[in-house]
Amino acid sequence: MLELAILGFLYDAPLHGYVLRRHIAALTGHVRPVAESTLYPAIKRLEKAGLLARTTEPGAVAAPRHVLTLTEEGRQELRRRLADPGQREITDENQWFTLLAFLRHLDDPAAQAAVLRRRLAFLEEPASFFYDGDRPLRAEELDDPFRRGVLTIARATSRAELAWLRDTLRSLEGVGR
Amino acid sequence: MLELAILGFLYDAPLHGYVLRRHIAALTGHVRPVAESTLYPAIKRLEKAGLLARTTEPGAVAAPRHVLTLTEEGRQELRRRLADPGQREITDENQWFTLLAFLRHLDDPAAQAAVLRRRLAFLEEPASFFYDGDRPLRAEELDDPFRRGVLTIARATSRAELAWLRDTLRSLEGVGR
DNA sequence: GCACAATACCTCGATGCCGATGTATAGCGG
DNA sequence: CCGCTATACATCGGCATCGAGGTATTGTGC
Repeated sequence: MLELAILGFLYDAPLHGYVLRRHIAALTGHVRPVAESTLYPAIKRLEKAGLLARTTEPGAVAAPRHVLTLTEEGRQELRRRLADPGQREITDENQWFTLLAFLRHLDDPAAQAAVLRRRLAFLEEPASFFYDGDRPLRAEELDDPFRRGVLTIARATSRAELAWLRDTLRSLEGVGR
Repeated sequence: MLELAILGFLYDAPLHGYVLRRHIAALTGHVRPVAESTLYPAIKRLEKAGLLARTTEPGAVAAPRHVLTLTEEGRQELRRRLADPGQREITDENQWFTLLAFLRHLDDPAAQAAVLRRRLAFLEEPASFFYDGDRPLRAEELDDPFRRGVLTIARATSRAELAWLRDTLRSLEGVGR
């Protein structure tokens, strides 16, 4: 998820670590902050893997900056990760949102639609958080107001997302003709 | 989050690892599956910390079962974690839902309300996923249909949760008088 | 003139999680 | 009677993440 965000932001323009950090904080920081000590090693990993290159520049106000640029392999890798995400990226809303934030970088509408369809399939399978044996429980069947809240909120999210997915899929398919 | 779920499920009744695993899979597994190799060490951690005790029983159909029971410290610890959650448990929907699933175990309505109010405060602070400098961007201002989706879905979730929070807080306060 | 915040990057140890793999038993279909 | 699945628990190496701490410079408030 973090690596996806790094690749995604750098796809648009070279950035140095500190700015990248602020971009990532804006994207996911309110929900799941990323520590500095996670970001810098992640950058190193991607550099070591040949996905990005760094050039040192004198710092504008402080220490010298390391400007990070995606290599061609890095650009390919982002497109690969967007087109063929792991199941966790599909099911976990946090990761899914990160993926959505960069899905436009996949320039084939059919490939974008394929990814959205995977999320659609996931949302369409019946699943609850609470069960009576194997039977998923509905909000109305729960006494516990907090568990009822979980289901109420999840249902609202699901409804909104399904509507958006179907809408967006329609317009993506419209592009292909 | 995993430890919270273990404590939460065992608070109601002693369970052995395998059943606990299925409970956890039902609760969060569709979004974020928990590996066996994560669960068993987690149980050991909690046992070592004196939060739960195990007694061996002959297996119903297979290997002997380890029935897990919360100790008094374990019960206290759950209540402590519910009453005073970390910021991540408040902000990350996955963790928040896990917390909500067991919040009823906190039997003081005022303490429950205090936790809900923390989530309320978090949801009320203006935050977006995308910014123009420091200004949060609204869905309507985005060209990218995928980013627009993120904001649309997040807004729907937020709306539903705010309504539920205010409702539930009202009825929790009603109890106190 | 001095503390402090912001910029800018880094290391280190601890820890939690994962995938792969192992061990054993019971039941079922072919 | 053989393989498969489900039950039931466990270990191990690898790795991502975190918090704490470190280094250095520039601008701001008092």
